[in-house]
Amino acid sequence: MKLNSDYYLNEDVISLAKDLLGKVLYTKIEGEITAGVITETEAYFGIKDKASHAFGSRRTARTETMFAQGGIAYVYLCYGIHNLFNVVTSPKDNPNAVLVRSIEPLIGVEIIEERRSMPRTKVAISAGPGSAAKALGIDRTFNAKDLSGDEIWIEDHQIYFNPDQISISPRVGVAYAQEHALLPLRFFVKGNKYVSKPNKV
DNA sequence: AAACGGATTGGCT
DNA sequence: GCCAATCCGTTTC
Repeated sequence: MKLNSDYYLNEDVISLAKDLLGKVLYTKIEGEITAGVITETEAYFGIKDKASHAFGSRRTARTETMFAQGGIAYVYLCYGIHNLFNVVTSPKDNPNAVLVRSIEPLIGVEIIEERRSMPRTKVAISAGPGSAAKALGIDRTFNAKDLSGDEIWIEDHQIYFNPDQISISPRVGVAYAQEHALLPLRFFVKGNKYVSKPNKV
């Protein structure tokens, strides 16, 4: 069930971003397990991607996580408040990553409701990257954690989608990325409620 | 030691 | 659907 560590070494981050739709993201925090089905992702293709923190091989204390071997978490703070969770992919020194933008709550829904201070009936409980991370209790302490450990991991529950069940659009919030701003690198499950607001197509 | 700016959210109309 | 708060970590001086 848990994804093999080789899974994350695939250098085709775009295929991986699509393939992660339907996979189940788990966290275990102080003995409490919560999980959700990934319903929305974005691909960031490393040093040539103007929207990536690793653009131009930019190595800083923060971006170093992305240069590590695939199969760990990259969690960073956005707008001073939101923790955004990414899956680091590809071999060492190829800083590709997949941003998990939305999940559908699956396990430990009561705990998720408590973390988000809202009932499961509101889709905002786990739609959008900041909300999805918060729903699973992911904060910066998860940065660089191994996805094959027992604190955060991803499982295959045999939920698969055909190409016609996946919608594709430009990435959200990367207008500054010039010619890369409009690339079709955002993927989400067609018709699923748990998808972030912007450009819902 | 200080300025910068953002891979957003949610509240309000 | 639109708009504006937020705010601290990151980077640079």
